[in-house]
Amino acid sequence: MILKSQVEWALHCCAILSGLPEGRYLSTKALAELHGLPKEYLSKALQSLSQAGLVHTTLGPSGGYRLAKSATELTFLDVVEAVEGSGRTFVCQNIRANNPCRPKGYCESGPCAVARVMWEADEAWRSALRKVTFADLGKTLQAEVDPAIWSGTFDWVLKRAG
Amino acid sequence: MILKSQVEWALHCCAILSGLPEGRYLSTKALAELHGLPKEYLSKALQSLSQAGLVHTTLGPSGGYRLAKSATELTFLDVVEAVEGSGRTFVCQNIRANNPCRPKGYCESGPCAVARVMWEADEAWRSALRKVTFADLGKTLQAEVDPAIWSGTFDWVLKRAG
DNA sequence: ACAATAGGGATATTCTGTATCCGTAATTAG
DNA sequence: CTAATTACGGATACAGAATATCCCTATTGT
Repeated sequence: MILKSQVEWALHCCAILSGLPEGRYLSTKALAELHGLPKEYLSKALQSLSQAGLVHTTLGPSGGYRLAKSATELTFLDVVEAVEGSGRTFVCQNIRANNPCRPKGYCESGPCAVARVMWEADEAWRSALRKVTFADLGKTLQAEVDPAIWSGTFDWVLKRAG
Repeated sequence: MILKSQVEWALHCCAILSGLPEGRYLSTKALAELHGLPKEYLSKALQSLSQAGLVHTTLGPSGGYRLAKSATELTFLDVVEAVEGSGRTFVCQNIRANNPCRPKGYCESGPCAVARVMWEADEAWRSALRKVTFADLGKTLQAEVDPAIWSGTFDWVLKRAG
């Protein structure tokens, strides 16, 4: 069970977008170059963000993406679920119903106890992702990324942002 | 990102094995019939448990599986990791290193901040699974499963346990 | 008018999960 | 001793998902 690489891409892209000045947009092309990713395929990940309403887009030259809400409101969970889907990682096939000792047509009272444990763990995972915003990430990055690279990247991005 | 169905199978099988009297073994065939699963493929999941040292096996007629340790010591995480692997669900491709603004051969100080957040969530998931043992599950099941089915299943299993 | 953009559809490729089959070694029941 | 039963591992086949590319369309800024 491994998350798609698109999740990583989308997270890094949102990290960049969260640093954009108000009202500016950054294109797929720029984001792909900055991260060394295949432009066409990265585009699919960004479209997922768009469909989830996490980013706003404009067409034409100088078009691209910006965050649809403040970085303080955008969480890791938002992005992960936009790309990976919001379904549970554990799917209960209800195999207890195959027990030959059960009367036919017997109706289960509630969800399987095994599934409930797995779903609680799932919720713990989601809860951890929900606690971290891109404002938090921005602070962390600013504190630990080499200042020369940080400002160099910022300039690079601004030069390409419409 | 969905867990293999083998995880569900292995969990249910361990639930049954945890109810076996000391020293008795239950075969793949019995476990497959009880859960309505393909015997040959379920066998692969059980082999994973065996390789991880979670269960003990014997060959020959009346052979099969039993837990290698007490149900109070066997956790959900043990079983999930035995089947699914113990690797992280988020793999960091370190795409920050592709940043064209970085000097060539620049060496990163530590793990990527994005990855760290994802790994913390991963650990929250594992931590939740580590907290639940098969003794816990047994209590829950005994409390909520229809008593007639419960004892019927117990008899069914004992009749086939070597 | 032209160029650049997001978006979506179609397609190909690779990898993983699912499933089955068979051979081997070990062990027990008769 | 013989035959049946078991775990185990390897080989293979199949389906679906992830990865990746290509092309067409509509929109928008210069």
